[in-house]
Amino acid sequence: MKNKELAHIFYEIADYLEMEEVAFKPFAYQRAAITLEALEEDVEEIYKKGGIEALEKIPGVGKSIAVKIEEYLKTGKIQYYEKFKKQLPINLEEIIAVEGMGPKRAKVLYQKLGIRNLKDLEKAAKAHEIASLFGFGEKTEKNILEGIAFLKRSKGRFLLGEILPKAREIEERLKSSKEVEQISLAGSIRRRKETIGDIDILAVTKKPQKVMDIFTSFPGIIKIWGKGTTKSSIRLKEGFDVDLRVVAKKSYGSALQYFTGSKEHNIITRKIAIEKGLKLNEYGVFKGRKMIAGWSETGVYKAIDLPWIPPEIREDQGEIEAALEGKLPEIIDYNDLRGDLHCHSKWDGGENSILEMAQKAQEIGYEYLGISDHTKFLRIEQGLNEAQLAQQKKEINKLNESFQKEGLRFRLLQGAETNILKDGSIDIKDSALKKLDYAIAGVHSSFKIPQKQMTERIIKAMKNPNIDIISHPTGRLLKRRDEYQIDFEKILRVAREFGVILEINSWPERLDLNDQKIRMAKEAGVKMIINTDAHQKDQLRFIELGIAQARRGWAEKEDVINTQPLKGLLNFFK
DNA sequence: GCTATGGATAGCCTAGCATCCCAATGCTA
Repeated sequence: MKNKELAHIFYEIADYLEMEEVAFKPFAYQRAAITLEALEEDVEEIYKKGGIEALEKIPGVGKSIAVKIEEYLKTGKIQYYEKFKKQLPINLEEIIAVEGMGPKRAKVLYQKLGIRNLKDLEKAAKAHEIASLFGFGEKTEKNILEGIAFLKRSKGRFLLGEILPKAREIEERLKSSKEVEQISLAGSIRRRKETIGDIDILAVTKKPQKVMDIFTSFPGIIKIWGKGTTKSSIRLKEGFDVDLRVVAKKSYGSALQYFTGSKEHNIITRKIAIEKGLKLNEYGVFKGRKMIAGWSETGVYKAIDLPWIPPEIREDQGEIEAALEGKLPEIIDYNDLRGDLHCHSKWDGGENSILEMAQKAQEIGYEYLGISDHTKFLRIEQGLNEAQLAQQKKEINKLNESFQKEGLRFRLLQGAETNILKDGSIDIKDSALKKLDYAIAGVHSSFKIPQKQMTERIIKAMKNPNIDIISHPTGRLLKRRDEYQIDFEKILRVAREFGVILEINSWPERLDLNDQKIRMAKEAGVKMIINTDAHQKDQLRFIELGIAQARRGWAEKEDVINTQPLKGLLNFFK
C-alpha cells in the first residue's frame, strides 16, 4: 500500500511550496495528501484497474497530481519533489515537527546558519545563535529547545494508529503461508499501547527456516537485523522494526503470554507461580520437570488460578489483585458501540456529505450517527454559524425521513463541535445550541494559559446548560504537543455534578482521554463517550483505537454512553 | 493545482495568537 508514502511526499511538497510563498498550491497538495492518507483502497489497485483517469476521480486529485502518482508507482520517485529536496537539502519533516517551527523559518535557518536537521537546530539554539537573527528572538529560541526536548521524549515510538494496519498486513501475509500453523501479534501492540516501539509477532510452524525466509523477503525491508530459526528482525522502510519469533506448538500459549507482557505484569504472574510451587516461563508452566500448561494462554492463567486477563490491562495496575479477588472488570468489547457522535461533514470542509457519512455508519452496523461540525470560531475549518446550523438541520431531517421510509433502523443526530473561547464562553448562541440534539464543546485555541485559568475556562463551558460533551479533554497530540494544564480532578467533580460527558477521542494522535484519565473518570462515576472525530468516512474506523484506549482504562460498557440504544443515549443529554 | 461551471477561468486558505519589534510575520487551529 503506497497511499501513506504518497501522502507523505505531497505533504512535503506542500511545505516546500509554502516556503516559496506560492499561492493556493500548498493547499491543493495538502488536500490530496489528506485524502490519500485516509483512503481505504490501495492507490496502486486503483491505478491498475482504471489508470490515470481513475486516479483523477479521487477527491483532491486532478491531472497534475495524478501524473505524479503514476510516476511514483512506476519509478518510485517524483522528479518534482526530488528537485525541491535538492534545492534545500534539509530534513524538513524533522525540523517542522518542532512546535513553532514551520517551512519558512526552516528555510531562513538553513540559509543563515546552515541548519539541516534537528541536531543542527538544537546545537544552534543552545549556542544562542538563533535569538539574534532577524525575525527570531529569545522566546522563540527557548520554545525551540522546549519543542526539541518534547520530541526527544517520544522518539523512536510510533502511533498505534499508524503501526497497527502495517502489523496486521504482515500478520495476514504470514498467515496466508501454509507453513504457519498459528500466529499472533504480541508485545505492546497486542496490549494496544498508544505508542509502539516495534512490532512483535509470534508464530508456530514446523518449518521455521522456510517461514523466516518468507519473512525476511517481504517487500519494503530496508535492513535485516538478524535472521535465525527462532528469531528474525527486520526494519521496514516506514521505519518500523518487526521481530518474528517462532516457538514450539506446545509452548505457544506461554510464549504469547510472555511476549505480550507487560514485563511488570509478567513478574507478578511468575511470582504467583512460584508461590504455588510452579515455574512459569516462556516455554510453559512447570511442576518440577513436568509441563502442566503452555499450549494456550488461557491455560497458563488457569494453571496459576487466574482468569484470562485481556492484554490491554496487563500493566500491573491492579489487574492481578482484581483477578485474584474475582473482581476483574468486564471491559468494554470492540463490538459494543452503537454509534459515533463526533464526526464532520462537507458542511465544515470535511471530505464527505452527511449522506455518505451516514451510509458508512450503516455499513459498520451503527444505529445512529451524530454529525458535529465545527462552529464559526474555527474559520479554517469553515465553522458553521447559527443560520448554517439551522440549514443543516433541515438536511438531516430530510435524510432521517428517507431512512424511515426505507425502513432502516438508523437515525442521524445533529450536534456541533463548538469552541470554548479563552474566557470559557461558547462561540454559538444558546438559542441555537438548544435546537441541536446535543452539543460538544472543545478547546481549539489558547492552549498555553495557566492551569487555574484553563480549568475555570472548561468548567464554565461544562456549566453551560446546553453543553453535553467535552471533546478531547486534555488537548494533547501524541508526539507533537503536551496536554494543556488542567486540574483534572476538579473537572471530574464538575462533570459528575452537571452530568457532562467526557470524550474518548479515537483520532490516532489524540487518544484523549488517555488510559489513566479514563480510569479516574470511571472511578469518579463520570460517563464517557467514544468518538472518532472523523473528517472523512473511512476515518470512522478509527473507533477501534478509542475502544482499545477505553479498555486500557478499564472502562465497562455502562461507563460509555454510546453503547446504549438511541433512546437511552438521548437520556444523557441536557 | 483542484473544482466548479459559461469549458477557459474564477475562486480557493482564514483569523487569532505569540513573538518580535513597535507594524509585520509565521505558526496553528
